[in-house]
Amino acid sequence: MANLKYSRQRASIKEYLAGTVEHPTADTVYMHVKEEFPNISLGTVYRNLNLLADIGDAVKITTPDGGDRFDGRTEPHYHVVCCSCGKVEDLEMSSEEIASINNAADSIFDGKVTSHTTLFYGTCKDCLEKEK
Amino acid sequence: MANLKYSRQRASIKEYLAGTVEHPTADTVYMHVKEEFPNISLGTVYRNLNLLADIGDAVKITTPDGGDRFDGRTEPHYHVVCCSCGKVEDLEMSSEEIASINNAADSIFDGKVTSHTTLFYGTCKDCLEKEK
DNA sequence: CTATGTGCAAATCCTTTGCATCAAC
DNA sequence: GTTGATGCAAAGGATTTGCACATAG
Repeated sequence: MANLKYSRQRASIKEYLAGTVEHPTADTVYMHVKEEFPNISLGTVYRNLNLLADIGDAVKITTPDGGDRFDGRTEPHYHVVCCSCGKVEDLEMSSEEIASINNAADSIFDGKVTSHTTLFYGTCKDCLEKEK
Repeated sequence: MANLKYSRQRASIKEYLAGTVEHPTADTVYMHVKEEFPNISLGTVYRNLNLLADIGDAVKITTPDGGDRFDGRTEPHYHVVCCSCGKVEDLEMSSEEIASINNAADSIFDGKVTSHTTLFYGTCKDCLEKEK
């Protein structure tokens, strides 16, 4: 288990994640944090995003297309990817419901199920309106 | 919409997918199909796997680590990734239950939800026994 | 004959890593 | 002063793509 040492860069990344409802890619995080730390490198952003995800201060969302996305909200929750614009939004499903899906899976599976990730696909409100 | 033309290579890929319960990576598919077509290229395997996924004759399983995996079973179903050995197994959850999760999400989301993918994490039977 | 598929290799995208230097403790 | 963090650039792995040739229809 590694000993953590404070770093301004990591603090800034964490703060940015906490203050956005977007679900930015590593590159997007990089561009934003760069405003405060012009010399920060993409490698540092990746290292910190992975570190934050490892210690539970962020969530990595694996998506089929393009790069992974990161989320500062750490309680279990779901996401919807808009198939038209690619935006990722939170889906407010109750934690009870999420837990019950885990339990259902565990009771069916011949082994142990401890967690799951779900990614919904659809169309966001904005894109639905544009289609009209 | 492109016109499909028969190809022995594609048929072989499809046949291999249909006959295995593994959830092979593109590379694994490549190595197997290579036994029948020693000159087949990885590019062709990728092109066909994506094509099969597009027309609904295969499913691409996006995983957080390593490459994506492919599945010849096309009815909606879930998967469990073993955190110890990395194996991917089917989870026999009923299609009603899967559909109800979709509906639940659609009723909550401010937009339209049409489908979802879920990946469960846990430990498979074999690895559970080894731990003892 | 024409359109699609193939094999090959190069290119691309995203992410990780090695290393010298810098900052935290 | 020791250890972890950074910046840079190079390496890495998975996947896609451009192109000339082969093959299905």
